[in-house]
Amino acid sequence: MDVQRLELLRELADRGSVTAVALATHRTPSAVSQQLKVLEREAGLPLTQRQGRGLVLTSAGRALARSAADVAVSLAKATALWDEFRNHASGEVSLVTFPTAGQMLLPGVIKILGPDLLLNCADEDPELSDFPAFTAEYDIVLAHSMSGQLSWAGRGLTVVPLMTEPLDVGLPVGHPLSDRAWVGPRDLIGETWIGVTDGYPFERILHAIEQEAGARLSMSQRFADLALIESFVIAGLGIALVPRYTSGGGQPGRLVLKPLRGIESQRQIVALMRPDRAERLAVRTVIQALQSEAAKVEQSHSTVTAR
Amino acid sequence: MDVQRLELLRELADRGSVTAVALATHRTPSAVSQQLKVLEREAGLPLTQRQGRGLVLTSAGRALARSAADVAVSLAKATALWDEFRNHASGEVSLVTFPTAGQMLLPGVIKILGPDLLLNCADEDPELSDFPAFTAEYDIVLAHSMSGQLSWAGRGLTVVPLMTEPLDVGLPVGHPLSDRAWVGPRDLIGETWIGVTDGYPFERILHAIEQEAGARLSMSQRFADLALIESFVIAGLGIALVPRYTSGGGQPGRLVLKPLRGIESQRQIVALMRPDRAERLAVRTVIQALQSEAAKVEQSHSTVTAR
DNA sequence: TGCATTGTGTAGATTGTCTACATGGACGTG
DNA sequence: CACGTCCATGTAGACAATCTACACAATGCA
Repeated sequence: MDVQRLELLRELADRGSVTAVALATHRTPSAVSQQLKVLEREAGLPLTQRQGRGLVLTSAGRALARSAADVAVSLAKATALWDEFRNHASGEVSLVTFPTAGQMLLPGVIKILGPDLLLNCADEDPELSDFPAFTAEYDIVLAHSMSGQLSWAGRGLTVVPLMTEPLDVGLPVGHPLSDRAWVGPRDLIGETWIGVTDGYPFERILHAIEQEAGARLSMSQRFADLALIESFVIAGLGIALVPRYTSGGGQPGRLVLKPLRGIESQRQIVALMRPDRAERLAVRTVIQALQSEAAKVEQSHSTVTAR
Repeated sequence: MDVQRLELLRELADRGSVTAVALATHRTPSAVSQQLKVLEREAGLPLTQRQGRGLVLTSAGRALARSAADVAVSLAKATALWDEFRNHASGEVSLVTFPTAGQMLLPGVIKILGPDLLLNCADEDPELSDFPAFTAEYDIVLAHSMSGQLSWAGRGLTVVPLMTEPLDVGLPVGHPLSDRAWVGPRDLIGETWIGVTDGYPFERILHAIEQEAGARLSMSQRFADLALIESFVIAGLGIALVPRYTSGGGQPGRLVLKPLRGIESQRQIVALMRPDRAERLAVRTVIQALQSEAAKVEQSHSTVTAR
């Protein structure tokens, strides 16, 4: 019945513990517990269940939480509407990004938005690409996935595609392959590779190369940080798969990029949001800025390669 | 921001005055006024405007009220969901009907529903067919309209069609036309008519008859109550247009019905609801009962005429 | 000019929600 | 196996929000 309480249930579904909900909503755990108790009494059936020292939702609880999300969406639409009437996007917007996307998009976005809209950015290196979990904490989550791989569909999150970035093969200057216009899977066998940490999405493409070429790649190192990988490549210690638009930032001209043919080699960069937050006017404004900046980046590179 | 306040604004849009809202929500007008004031302060722009001694919404106010309706709908969906979990349609349902529909459908509906679901019925003779106004007061409004005439579309109301009832020409026993299988517009010229009160929907069909036959009908009396009209017809004082399924209730066999050909002569019987109320499980249950009872009535008459 | 009606202020009561603190169970560890 | 930690949940009181009761101003109607 009461929206505040429903919202609390929804937060519990998202965050998994009463204390986390309390922390997120600036309340004491006791207050949260009491409100959930009231909700349960009103509902007339158990919504939560103790499990160990924690608390999990019953199936009824999950169902209610899901419809609570719908309520939150329509409520956010209402406040967005009146923000539009005032021409004033209220509140601040928080955003997490993985490093390369931030480096590529955020400076331009901040310039587009101007000083009126406060955008709080953070970067986070998602070890196991658990991007969706961040949507509880941040309004917008910049995430990347391989094309066709919808790893975060069906969780009830809003997904806005921003751009697709090709993944090229990065070579040191003077490498035997560096005078080629492009390279294929078979060209890459026998090379020493600088790989990414296990579980990173690039790995799928490396596997695809092995599959296509019918041989294993020799992986000398595994790093998570892209700048580190590049410095190894530049130093001649191996070659690596690198995103086209964000490579060679530190030492321009010392890293050679070659398109990879014969394999779908690109990543999707998307914005992930909880649906209610996606309705906020301020959030929508930031998303629009992200989209136009992404288009700008894609365009500027396509004209470069067209030369 | 606050749902309660939004709901108040929505009620104001529906009912048009603070006192009416106060009455409907079991509050004092002062409380309503204060809450609206708070909402306006939060919104940052005027939502209402004085007009005479009353209050009207500004365009911003209307827009907010409309999105408040969406919030109410999703909230109603949530409570309906948990009603389904408990298998218990909560609350009572109120219903208004015009007399003939009530006589035709309600006894059967009450039987279908059984004693668990409280259905509060009332009848109301809608002088100028202002059915939509009743949706503020009642959960379900049974209304009728001529076919094709969507007099209550676009007001944001939920409309559920229940049945279409043919309108026949009612004759006294022994009338010259009473041995015909059907009658056409031209047969009806020169007869004395018992008409309906001005503004009633049947009137359109009488006009259509005049148009088709190219002559005016002589209208000796004008009544609102159908039973009264019928008694006049039976007494041989004239003929009249009467709904097929609900005629001759009082004096069976003394009223002869003839289908009217050459003119679309039927009325739609529909249920009107505010969209949020339409979501309630209890309301949906009643609607289903109405639909099945309406189908039953239609079916039983079609087999009779097939004999 | 009364008189009813409409919306709105003010003061105080009432209700509901939150915090602070204490309790009890579940888990891991020395 | 006792110990500390973590988590959810009770209890009592503080606090905030909302409502009622009443008074008042403005408008429209007889």
